[in-house]
Amino acid sequence: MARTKEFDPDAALQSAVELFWRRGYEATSMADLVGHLGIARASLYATFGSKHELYLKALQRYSEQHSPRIAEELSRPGPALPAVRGLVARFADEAADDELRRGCFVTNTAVELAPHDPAAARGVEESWLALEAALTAALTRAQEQGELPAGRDPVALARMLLVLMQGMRVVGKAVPGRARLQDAAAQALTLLE
Amino acid sequence: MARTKEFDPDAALQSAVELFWRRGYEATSMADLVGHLGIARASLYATFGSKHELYLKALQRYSEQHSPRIAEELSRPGPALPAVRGLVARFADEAADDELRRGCFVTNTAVELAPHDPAAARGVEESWLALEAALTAALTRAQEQGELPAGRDPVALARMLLVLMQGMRVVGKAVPGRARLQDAAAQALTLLE
DNA sequence: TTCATTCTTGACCGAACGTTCTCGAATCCG
DNA sequence: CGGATTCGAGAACGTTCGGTCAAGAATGAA
Repeated sequence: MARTKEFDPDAALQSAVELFWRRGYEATSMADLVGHLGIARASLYATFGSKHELYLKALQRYSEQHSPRIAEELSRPGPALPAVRGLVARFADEAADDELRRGCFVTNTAVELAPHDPAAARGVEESWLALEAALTAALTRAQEQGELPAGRDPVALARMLLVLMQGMRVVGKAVPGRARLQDAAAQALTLLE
Repeated sequence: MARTKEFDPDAALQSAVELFWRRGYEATSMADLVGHLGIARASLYATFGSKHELYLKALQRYSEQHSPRIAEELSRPGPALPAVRGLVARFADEAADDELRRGCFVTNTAVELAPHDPAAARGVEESWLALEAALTAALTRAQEQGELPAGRDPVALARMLLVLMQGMRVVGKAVPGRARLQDAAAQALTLLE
């Protein structure tokens, strides 16, 4: 057999996530990646294929790290509405506190790549479908448990929260300051009363 | 004196808006611009300075074309609430119908350039402040005219609508389909009842 | 120990990048 | 007309881009 890898592909992919997340696709060069990942150029290509493939794998990794956490948070037994409110509030906080100005990797991909990159668009839609489904399920459960009035539409509410959360990431990335995002979150959450 | 310009700088800038709007900053090359604007490379530099300056001028031009229209729509005499509702509904429609997948030039700039480009960030914040102010004024007027209950907070509602509108542009750009955006807009608008 | 295999390293590739320059032709003012 | 100026077209600038290749070091199976 042959020689074993000296670097950890998982750790390298994680570094790629951080770089692409912070700078986006076009503005990140392979030279940047080689420097930041600490592995040789050829090893990078041998392990991940191309810049585009590496980006898609980084996006997938990001989703795998964040989506389950959100789904778990929203499906925990007990009252469902506080979980939804907490999630939205946390999004507003994270978006406002975003010192590295990274925003959300998925949102960034939606703006920069999705319109002309079918594979990237698929990754974005997957993330959004998962988030929408988790929110819908939680809101439906809240309704069944009497936390949310019967007249409300869980699907429509989930969609409105999904769209709002994308906006929060965009606004927080471009302009510092928490007042705007906290007002926005607070107003949206009055729809859940 | 010298020879007069043979091309129309205004029309050239408009072409630059369309190209940058559709493809973003990094993904648009000077060669693309030269081809699309129909003017010589040297003339482009003589007239607009650099790629970065051209982008900033294109962003400014975009804002000058869109902001006044929105402000006018929201400040028209008569009932104020229908104007707000109409604006949000129009945003949802435009975002969902975005066949060129351009999104909003300001939103795109917020994601791609604002985090590391102070001049671009200033342009984004200007647009958002103008939109937020116009929405706040309209909602305040609606309250004075008895269209909106007295307890509501016009500033917070305006911020929530601003953030939601950014999200709509992002979602519409990445994923076709109107159901999600129309649900989102409809839910948000119930806050204005 | 030998040998096939796969790793790392770093030089290297052609193409594309943003920008500047040269050029002759065209235009205006005096 | 003459001299100044700007035009279009394109060559050329040095740099950086994404991607490849050749050579040697390191490894595990026999």
